[in-house]
Amino acid sequence: MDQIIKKNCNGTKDNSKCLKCNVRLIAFCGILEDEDILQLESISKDRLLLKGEDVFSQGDHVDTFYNIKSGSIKIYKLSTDGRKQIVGFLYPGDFLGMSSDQSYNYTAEALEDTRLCKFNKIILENFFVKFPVVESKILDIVNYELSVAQDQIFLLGKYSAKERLLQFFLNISSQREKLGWGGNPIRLSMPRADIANYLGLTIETVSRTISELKKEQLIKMIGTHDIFLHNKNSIQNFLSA
Amino acid sequence: MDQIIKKNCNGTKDNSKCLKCNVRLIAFCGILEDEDILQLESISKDRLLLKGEDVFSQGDHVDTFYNIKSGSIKIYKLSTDGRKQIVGFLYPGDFLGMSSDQSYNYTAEALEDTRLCKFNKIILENFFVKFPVVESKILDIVNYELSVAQDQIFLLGKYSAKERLLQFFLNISSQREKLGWGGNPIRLSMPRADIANYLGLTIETVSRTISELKKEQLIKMIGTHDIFLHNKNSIQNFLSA
DNA sequence: AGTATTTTTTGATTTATGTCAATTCAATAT
DNA sequence: ATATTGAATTGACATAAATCAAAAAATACT
Repeated sequence: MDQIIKKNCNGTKDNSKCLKCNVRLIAFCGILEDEDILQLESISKDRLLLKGEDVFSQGDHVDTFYNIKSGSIKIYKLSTDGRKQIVGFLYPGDFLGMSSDQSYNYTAEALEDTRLCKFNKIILENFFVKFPVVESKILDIVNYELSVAQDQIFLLGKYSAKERLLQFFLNISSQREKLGWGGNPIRLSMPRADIANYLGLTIETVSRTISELKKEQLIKMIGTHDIFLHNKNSIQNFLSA
Repeated sequence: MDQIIKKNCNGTKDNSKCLKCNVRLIAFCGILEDEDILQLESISKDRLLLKGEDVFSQGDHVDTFYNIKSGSIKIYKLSTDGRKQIVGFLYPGDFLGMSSDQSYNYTAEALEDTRLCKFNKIILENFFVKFPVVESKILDIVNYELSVAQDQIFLLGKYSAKERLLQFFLNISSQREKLGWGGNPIRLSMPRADIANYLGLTIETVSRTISELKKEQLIKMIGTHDIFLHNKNSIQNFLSA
């Protein structure tokens, strides 16, 4: 077991990727001290995905877990009759690939060129035995993802088109702040079709609603994919009105 | 630590609640062997809730986890402006109360008289240290809840009123089968208002849609709260059409 | 750069579901 | 058993968002 972990542990304080990784503090690995993260590094590999490539597909056998280092990913489910529903967007620091099942229950696709850190499922689960704090951290993360999913259920069940868009923009904004990037303006790394799908709307409604928000001076578009939120407080107030 | 766990461990193979508990096999505690579950029993207490009572409220400090022994519970979120969205119904064997946060992020209310098994958060977390398999089991459960929530996002984003109701009925049916009860007919332990809220519809639409399903001979009502599903396969086919 | 192709926006119309209102039914208490 | 209350159903109408269609803008290709 220790041998497996240390097998290709060539990380020293100098050439370690993990020690200088810029998502470490917001990712699950941030729970580990410098000495311990070198052991985690020895069981991780890098993977680069080009825009549009799948990390894994719904139904594939679960053998790998991932952490996003840069880029962004959409995760979606397909029904037997071919309908598609995007259930989330993931950003640097996010963990993906866990399932209560033997197979992934959604497809994960890169929205732009994306760098991942990957772990063999069995090996990472063995790592949990040595570092139980990592499993606890992941339990925390999955609980957080559950609360995010429940917020999305609220949005789909109770919010109007305008509210859905504004909430979506605020979510991206706080995501960016968590990463230490500016929370304003925000960048939409996905096309309108993906925004519409995620929010339970059509492309046309998304486009029309964005136009209204521009007229009402709540937002300003910079090109088609960057948005300046004129007054985050008034947007927040609108959502709780 | 061992002392805390064993303090009030009066369980023997004869008077143990856990050993003869009828939800043990489908609950998180089912992962433990007979000898070990007696230690879990010593840190658990019972709680009886009457219909309409809250287990806990959104915003309360998280200090207790629960397992449902009998009855049923709805969990819902409130927005600052008072809108309410039911995000799930829970049944015997289900675990509730975990949060990635310091406070519960939903309110849990009994739909009928309900018996719970309760655990102090800190004490159960200490128990995880001695029995890591329990924490792994709970991680599994939370991952399952996440996939259920994602299925609900799909339903709200892509299903018509009729599809939502049929899917809801099938879900209750398989829930009952998991408990070893009959999967048909099913019992709706919640009023129409709760069904409507959960499915992102109004009471009137739920009522009208149920009437249509009756006309189409897909279901038969037995009173107002029990439903016989005439042909589960054809319902399943309708949903994938 | 200029053309082709995809993405986004805007317009006209339809529709599924919501809203408002009244009735019927079921549960509980007197 | 009957009255009372709340829950569920049904009906008439309104509306937010979908659909169908076309134009404009952005992106990719030669």
